[in-house]
Amino acid sequence: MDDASTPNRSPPPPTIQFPVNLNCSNDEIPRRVIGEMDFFAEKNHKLVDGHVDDSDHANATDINDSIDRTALELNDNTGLNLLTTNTSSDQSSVDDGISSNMEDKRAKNELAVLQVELERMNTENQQLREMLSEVTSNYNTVQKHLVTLMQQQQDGKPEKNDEQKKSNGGLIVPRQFMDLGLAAAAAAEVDTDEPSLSSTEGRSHDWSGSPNVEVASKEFRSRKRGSSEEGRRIGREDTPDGNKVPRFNSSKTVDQTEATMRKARVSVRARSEAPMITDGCQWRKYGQKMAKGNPCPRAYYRCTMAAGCPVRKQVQRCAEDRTILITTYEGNHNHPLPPAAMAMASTTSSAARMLLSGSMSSADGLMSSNFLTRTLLPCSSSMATISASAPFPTVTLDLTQTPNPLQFPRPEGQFQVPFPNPPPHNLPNSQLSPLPLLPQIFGQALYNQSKFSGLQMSHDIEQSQMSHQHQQGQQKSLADTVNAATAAIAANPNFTAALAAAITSIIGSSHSNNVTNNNGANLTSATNSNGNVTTTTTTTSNSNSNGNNKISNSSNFAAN
DNA sequence: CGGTTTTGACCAGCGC
DNA sequence: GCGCTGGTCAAAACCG
Repeated sequence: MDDASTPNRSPPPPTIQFPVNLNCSNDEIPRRVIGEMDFFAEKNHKLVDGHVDDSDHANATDINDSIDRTALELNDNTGLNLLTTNTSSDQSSVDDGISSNMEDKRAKNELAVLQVELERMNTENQQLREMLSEVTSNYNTVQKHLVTLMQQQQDGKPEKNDEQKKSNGGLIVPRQFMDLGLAAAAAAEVDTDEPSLSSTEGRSHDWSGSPNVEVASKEFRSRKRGSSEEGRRIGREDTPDGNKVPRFNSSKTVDQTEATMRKARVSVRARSEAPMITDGCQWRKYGQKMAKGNPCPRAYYRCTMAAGCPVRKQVQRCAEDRTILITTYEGNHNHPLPPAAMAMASTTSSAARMLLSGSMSSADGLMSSNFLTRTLLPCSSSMATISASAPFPTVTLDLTQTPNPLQFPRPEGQFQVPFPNPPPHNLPNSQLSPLPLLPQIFGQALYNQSKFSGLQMSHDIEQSQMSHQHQQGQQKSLADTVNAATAAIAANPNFTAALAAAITSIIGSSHSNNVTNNNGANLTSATNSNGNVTTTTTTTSNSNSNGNNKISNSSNFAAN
């Protein structure tokens, strides 16, 4: 029995826990968290040199810069001010004529310390307010831009459905793909509790590519077996509940959506000693098989967070390197997800959607792996690949080769990808968790790459005469691309932990009265014996629990 | 007791 | 047609 099949029996990996304390009343915790982590040693050097980036971009690097800067400055202030204020306190005590007994002195020292603390907090608060206002400003800019684009879209894009159908010889399947993508997008928005922009019509950019309809239809047809299985499964599991996520499509199309989206898979390769990647969802194992060519058994899980949730995943260790855990996700959740599960769910749904809607770019049935590579990971040449030659179209996010996210080029432009997430101050309480902010934070860092890919792909758009809906799907796929990239990067526990700590401090300062829903999750990063970053996390509520065998975990993917 | 895991059986598609 | 394979089912065992 391999550890892939016995998720709770392996010894827990060495972990470093980073408690997410969103309560700013105790500002010791977030600051200490930052101080303890050595992820940004280089940055500290940079800061010591006096260079602080005051870019307007609220990307991750900036936030970390600011946080580090804050921590650094505050530490400095602490030392200096203690002496100064202590002196003044001593003077006042002498002036009062009160004896210099130690307790009194100590009390006044504490008072002075508290005053310094207060001053520090004010300073920090001011900085965080500035950061928040920047984020808000950027969001408003994006919103305006979006409205402009929508108006432009509504002004002059004729319906091209019929034309497209003709050009495809009456083949409807490609349209189904796009409809499916949209429906799935809606489902994904439910998944992540993201406020939806999809209700607005006409979002469109010509920066994303058209799917290769030939490939898509071939894929669709060639999966007859899968379709029948899906139909069987869907009929068995999903129909009775009726809690599918029909949006702007008929139920029939929604079924097709399910079938197609279920066929698109997202495989996550992560180096982990743990038996399973913790992604914030609850899973129930329903089977195990020995797969051909791999001595490690493959375990099958289905999501048990809601009855009838079609999401499944397969967990298997890599045959070549058993420290690598391959988790393959399939389907979209049909229920709200806890914050801890949002990132991975967003990753999988986005990647699957992207796979189905926009990333097919070659006619031979193989999709360009460079698309994802360029789009998701400009620092890595091999982190994301797409395979359509596999039994199912699969996006593989290889997290075993962890690039340093901080090396991401700082975006030069001001424009940001219009993420569906509103800025933090607009978030309802349930969404005031750090990770849903990540897309916004990473958005700019990733935007240039995404735009590059999108522009390249836009050539296909002109040629394929995309329909109105089609273009919506494409644009969404772009945002999804970034979302997927975001989650993929967020899967780096070191970075996630650091970033979450930073964001937590921000949110804690700005929304200390509102933030209540961090699920008590602790961010946990782990490093294996090779020093490789793993995606292993533990949960504070059910850490390594065989308990009732609920595979419930807070993930460092989610980091919230 | 309820939920999960285990594990052999079953089913369907595919290739020869 | 047969065997292989992937995927799922479901009864029994297990666990807290």
